[in-house]
Amino acid sequence: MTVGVRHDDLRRRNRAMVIAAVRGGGQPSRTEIAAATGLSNSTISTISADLITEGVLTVVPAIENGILKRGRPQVALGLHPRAANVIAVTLSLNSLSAAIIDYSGKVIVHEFRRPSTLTMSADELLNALAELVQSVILRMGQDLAPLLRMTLAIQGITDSSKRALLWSPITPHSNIDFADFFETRFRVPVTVENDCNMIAVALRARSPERYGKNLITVMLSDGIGMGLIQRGELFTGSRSSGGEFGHMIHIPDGAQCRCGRRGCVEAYAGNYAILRHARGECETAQPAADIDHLTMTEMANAARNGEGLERDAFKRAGEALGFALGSLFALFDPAPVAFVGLGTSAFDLIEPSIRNAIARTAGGQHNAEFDFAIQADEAPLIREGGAYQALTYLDQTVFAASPPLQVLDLA
Amino acid sequence: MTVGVRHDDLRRRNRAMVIAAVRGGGQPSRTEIAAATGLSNSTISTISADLITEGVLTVVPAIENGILKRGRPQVALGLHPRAANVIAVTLSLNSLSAAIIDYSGKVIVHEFRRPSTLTMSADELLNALAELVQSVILRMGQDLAPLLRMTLAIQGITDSSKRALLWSPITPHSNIDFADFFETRFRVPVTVENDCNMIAVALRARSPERYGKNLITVMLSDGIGMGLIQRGELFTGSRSSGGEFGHMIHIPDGAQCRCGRRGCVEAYAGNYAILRHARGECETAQPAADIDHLTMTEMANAARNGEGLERDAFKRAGEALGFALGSLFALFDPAPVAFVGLGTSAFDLIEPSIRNAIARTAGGQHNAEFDFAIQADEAPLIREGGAYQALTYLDQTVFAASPPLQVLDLA
DNA sequence: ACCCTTTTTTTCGAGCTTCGAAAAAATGAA
DNA sequence: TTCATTTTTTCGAAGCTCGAAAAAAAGGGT
Repeated sequence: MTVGVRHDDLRRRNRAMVIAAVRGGGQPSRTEIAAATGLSNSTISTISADLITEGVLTVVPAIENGILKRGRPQVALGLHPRAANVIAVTLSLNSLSAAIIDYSGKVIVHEFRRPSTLTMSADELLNALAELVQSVILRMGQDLAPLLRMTLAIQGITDSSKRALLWSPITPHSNIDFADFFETRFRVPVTVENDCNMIAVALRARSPERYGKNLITVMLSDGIGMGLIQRGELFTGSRSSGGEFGHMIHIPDGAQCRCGRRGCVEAYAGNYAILRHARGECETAQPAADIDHLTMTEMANAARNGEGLERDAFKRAGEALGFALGSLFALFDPAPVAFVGLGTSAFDLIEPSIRNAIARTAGGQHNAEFDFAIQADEAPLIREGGAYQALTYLDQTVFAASPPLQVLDLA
Repeated sequence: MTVGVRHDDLRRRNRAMVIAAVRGGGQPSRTEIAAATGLSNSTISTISADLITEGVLTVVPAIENGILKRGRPQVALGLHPRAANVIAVTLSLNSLSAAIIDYSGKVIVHEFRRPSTLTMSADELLNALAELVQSVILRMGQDLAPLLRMTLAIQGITDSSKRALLWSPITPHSNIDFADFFETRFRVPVTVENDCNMIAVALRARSPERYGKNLITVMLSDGIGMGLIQRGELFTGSRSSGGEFGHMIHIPDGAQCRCGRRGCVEAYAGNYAILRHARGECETAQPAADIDHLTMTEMANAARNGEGLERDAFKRAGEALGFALGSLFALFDPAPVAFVGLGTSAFDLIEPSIRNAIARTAGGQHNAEFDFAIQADEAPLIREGGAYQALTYLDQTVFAASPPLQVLDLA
């Protein structure tokens, strides 16, 4: 049972809507916010006056807009950059990064390291991250904005409370409670997010008109990750981060997957699977670990130049992705798909068989052409999505809540 | 952008919450409603007084409850049966039924027909339904409650606006705009719902503690249907009724499916697929239509008594269901599954291979034992779900809205 | 310069709504 | 019959949003 709407919730919700309208971009005027939210001008006026007083929003100085209309000019409102800072940490194979982002979304400090994540102990990994975070915090210096939230975007499966990493291909260790560690260390609320989910969040924020309602992001790499936006909401499983697209079954009892099971999509479309087939190895052969990008590039070039096993390997990868997407579309209805990750450098090789496979499924029946997008460099998207997740959380909770009345200091 | 919460929305939402608390069952007192909704006693008192005056709720006479406590006794509130009637129509292969249900959910009139739906024209089908509906309306007679809503629960795919049937196995005709037809004929708002979705709605209403958050219903019949409840909400696709579980791909380019494609789950687990394999036919053989239950029962008995092709056919059906459920679980996380329909009479034959297949998938990794339930007779569930859908729609829209002030007649 | 027009923003009182406290109601226990 | 207990209603206070009117801030025209 949802809880009833109390009177003070009303204000909180409407404040949240105003903040969301401003974060939505375009530095809207009060009138535009009123139109976007459906609230009256007078309400928006009251709320925005409060938010400006509290330092959440700020009046943006009039830019040199060529269009000079008659009448009182609109006053553009923006997010106050000093309202808060958040820290977005990303953790991928042999790559750590941390960035401090202000309330308006601008990156203030950004650093990264390239340690060998696979060979580190869990403690070493935690300490390396802590050192990196410490470093960016120091470089942030005496920024007057308080650090209010932190997200860790990780390639792997998180628990549903978004506090721990359950499993990840970047480290042999499992069940690492990152949130606990960082919260005690840095005294900041932390959530652990799946990297593909953050990419989906970032793409939705970038192109709400295209991806605002539905979006599937598919990460092509050693493993196959997925992020899913349905009806405007990030879809996560009820017990974990969900969306384990790479481990949907493509061929029952088929090729050996890294996860120990057989026939997963990843066992056909992951880098190691493509390599294994191209080299003519048995499909039950143990997957190779950590394939460098050069090998994949060479294989892609070989596939482009000849008819051999290489070309077939990419074709099979596309089929696995296509049939799985087709099954997904049968459940969710077709949605735009954004492919991300280094694996997209060979997208020309797999796209035809993806489309061909989808067309042979129920989900692909009605659409001649699907909306595919390519984004090779996923790192900025992951950071952006992590920051956005942290910032909108602040919007909806911390800043949407009316602050307690300030006691006037009359001394 | 969601629309802002206006002041009058507040009342509407809280009225909806009170009605929902009462429909939730248990004939709660005002105090219990306050506890369930989180609203104050005084608010509940005001709202429930209004709703009683309007004839939406009613005071339930004290039942002989043995527990006599000290203090003023609680007054139980219930839904006023005469607040409205709804009509729940169900449409399955060779079977039409219509029932009039009062606002409290009690069936008042119920009739059914057994025409041959496959050989009827679309007009004949519409007219047969109209005659049936007319008949129950006549039998309802001068019931003082107004008929405010109608649902058609149909085996098949509906459009996302829930007005038309896009495709169904029970009729060769497609794109039938049922809602339009019935709305002009009977002057009642109509929605067209998928039968499996209605089963899910009914089971959730019956066992909220078990199925309130997540539930998958799988209909075993000629085709394989699915209804999905995720986070308490009925899941439907964004363009259609969605959840075309039966047409997820089990084996790429595999057995011939009724839908014209190949390798769908249904092409292994549907009745025709089981029969085809048991008879040793080629799996690309054209599916047989409309297999009677006796044939399936005989085949199930043959499978129970021998090791032949029959047993293998059921085993393969279970594998298709299990792998597909495993893929589903990889996306959604494991959820309780309720199998419904006549096909469940052979559930003892397919269950082991379902469990075995799930255990070989990513979704089945963490759960040794899944929560399976069996419900052979789906017809009452479909009716119940359809009625519930109509009634809760009325709750949330018609009755939650504050009525215009009555002008007092002082003549 | 000056006034008019146009558009945006703020102000102000009215009307709802919810809430807490107190009162009223209804019953069992003594 | 009176007291204790629990539920329900009543009533005033406080908060929120809204519409209308006023104020503010520009350009346009003479």
